[in-house]
Amino acid sequence: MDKRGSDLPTPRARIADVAREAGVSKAAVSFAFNSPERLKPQTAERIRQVATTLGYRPHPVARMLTAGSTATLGILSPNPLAQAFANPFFALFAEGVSTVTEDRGFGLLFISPLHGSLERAMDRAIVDGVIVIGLDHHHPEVESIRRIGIPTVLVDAPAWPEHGAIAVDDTAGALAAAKHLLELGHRDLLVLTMEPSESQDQPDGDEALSVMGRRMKGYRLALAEYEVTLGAGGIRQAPATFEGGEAAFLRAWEDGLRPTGVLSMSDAAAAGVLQAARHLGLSVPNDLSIVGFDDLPLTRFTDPPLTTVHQPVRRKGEEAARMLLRALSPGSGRAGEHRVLETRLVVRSSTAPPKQRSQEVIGDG
Amino acid sequence: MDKRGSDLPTPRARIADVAREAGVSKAAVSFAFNSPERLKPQTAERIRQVATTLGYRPHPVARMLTAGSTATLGILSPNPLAQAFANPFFALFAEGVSTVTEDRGFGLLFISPLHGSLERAMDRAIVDGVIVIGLDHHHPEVESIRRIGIPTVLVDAPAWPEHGAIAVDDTAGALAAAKHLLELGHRDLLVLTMEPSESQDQPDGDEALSVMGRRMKGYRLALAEYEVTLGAGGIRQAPATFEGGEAAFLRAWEDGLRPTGVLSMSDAAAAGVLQAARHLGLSVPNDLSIVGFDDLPLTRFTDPPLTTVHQPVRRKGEEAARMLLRALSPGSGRAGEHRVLETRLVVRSSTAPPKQRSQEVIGDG
DNA sequence: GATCTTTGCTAAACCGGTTTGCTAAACCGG
DNA sequence: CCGGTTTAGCAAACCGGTTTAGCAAAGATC
Repeated sequence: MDKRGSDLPTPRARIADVAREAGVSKAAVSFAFNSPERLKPQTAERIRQVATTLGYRPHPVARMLTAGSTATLGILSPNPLAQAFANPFFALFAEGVSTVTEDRGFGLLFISPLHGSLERAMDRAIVDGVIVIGLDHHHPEVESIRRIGIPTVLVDAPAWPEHGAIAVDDTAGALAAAKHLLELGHRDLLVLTMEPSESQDQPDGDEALSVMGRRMKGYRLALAEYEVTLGAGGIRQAPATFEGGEAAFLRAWEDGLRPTGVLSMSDAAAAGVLQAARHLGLSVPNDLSIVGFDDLPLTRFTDPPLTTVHQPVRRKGEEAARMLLRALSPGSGRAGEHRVLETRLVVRSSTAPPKQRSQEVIGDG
Repeated sequence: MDKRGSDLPTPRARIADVAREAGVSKAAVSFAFNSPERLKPQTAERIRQVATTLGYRPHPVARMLTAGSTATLGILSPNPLAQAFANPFFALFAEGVSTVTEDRGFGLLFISPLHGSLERAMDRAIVDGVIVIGLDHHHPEVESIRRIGIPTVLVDAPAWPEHGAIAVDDTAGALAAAKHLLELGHRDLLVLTMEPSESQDQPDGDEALSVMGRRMKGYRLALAEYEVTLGAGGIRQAPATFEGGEAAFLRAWEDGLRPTGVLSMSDAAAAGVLQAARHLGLSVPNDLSIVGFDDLPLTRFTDPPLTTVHQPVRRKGEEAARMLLRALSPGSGRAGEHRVLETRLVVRSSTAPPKQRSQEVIGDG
């Protein structure tokens, strides 16, 4: 079999083909599409005719090369996309971003590490600007992103002066969540953090710089106010997924912990805890209270509906996109904008005062 | 104020700059990165040195122009992205796709109509191939997509000979769902379809060609077998979102319908019905049985856990991506592959035999 | 009817890289 | 010291468009 040219779909028509076929120059063809007024209407029409016949569509890459702009925004996730999409938070955020990109005629490219390297991924990415989400300051790739030299908006990340940034008041939200449990009378709490902890050893190091750090700070402030301390093992790491939360709580239970309240830094993990509780025969909120974080739509459907900290996820996406587009448009307000959106506690049915603890006894393993 | 050059971030270094600075030709710079063996090691090193100093990164668009490939796959949705992301199904599917694109070093671009035109969006899209999802045959843009002349894999859509396609056995799944309710004894059923109905008037027109058509066929087969008919208004349209399902069921209720069982074509809408039922004080499954479709992760967290038809959504995404990549790689198996994945009923707790109906009476409006 | 302007289109440069063909210098054996 | 092979690097063509500068013919002006 003849290897080449045989089964190639149809060697895409180029502008030169149209020009030849129509008996005009390449420039004329370009004009026919982009500035028809420079051509006799009749000529323009004929050229377009030929173009359609040949199925000609201007090569977008070539066009971009001269245009200098790509009309595409990137969403950069330092985690594999599959992992990112596993947390409904991400889709909700993307929903917000896409609302405005779509409206402005921009495409949306999802960028994640290529063979482990975010830098390499960025080098291949065809975008005018990028929204960075989920990047903690301790991430090794931070610097390379920073130096890419492309307009950037950071979400929930430490602000860099040269880039825009948008975040929510994590600490206030976490504070409200913890206070809520404490006010209800809970004293034995379990905290579920997200992701590979930045802070195995020094949990308080540079709090302000990571989402986890800021939320933990809120929890701690409340605990301090009520003079409550977290027992050993009272802080557990749970990936922000259903499975993550479920597994983390089960493990804590196996380790003998018997908290009456759980503070989860994500709704996804909180939903997992709900599942784990059902598994263990615990009634929520009678035996166990749970507070999540994010206020995802699914919190209204869980059993029971989840008490959680609301943050305007969708709006965060919208604002990030708008901010980035603003930074891209030449004249207008420069980069470096910073915004912090509010959070607030939403009390549903997964929290209640702790039961009179019948006994301190444990251990039926 | 000087208009140009004043506040431009930093005019990105081009290959010519590096060449000049290093005292070599553009070709040498290119070689230093792409085929260093053609240069004296020492020279290559020096060039790379200069490049780093200048912060040079080869312009991805220019590179693509010559390379001829973009290393990017597109996911095409005929609906606005915001709407697509509102159904967790979409994120799950994307999760599957991204697993393989990421592994193969491909980027992922989400394409949706630009100012209402899918064709225009496709014209701007920089991709090697595209996965089309959610496109029903009745969609006006079908033909333009078809003619784009770019490798394509169709998901859940009518198969075109020249393109790959992947689907699931919708009819069998729907059949099993309906049979389940009928076997439990239900006779008053409500069907929730998705999206703007293709078939307001002729619901059976070209069943095989759309997801809705195929699922409806399954429902009908079961109904026919049990000689049950759907009452007037027994088919309701509900967008595949939480709100969509909730609103649709409430409306049906207001219209005086009192089904004992609901067949929903999406889990998202089914979850909404759960919510509506709670609102109306109906106990699920005692007063109302519900069967969804998709088997999304959230079905395990709803109250009660949802009986639904499982389809391998994530795998569908993976297979679609793999199929597309296969069609892209030159030598190997050509386009036109077709696959159908299986579905199966998963019984959880949202279905039970109907209560002895106290009265046939209705209408408390 | 000669000059000026406008109209309609083309040739060539350009965007920023990659790749091919070629040459000059260094190296080699005899 | 000469012809043949390698090595190292350059100039130019190319990818597929857009855009600028400019030319020839037609129309306007007097």
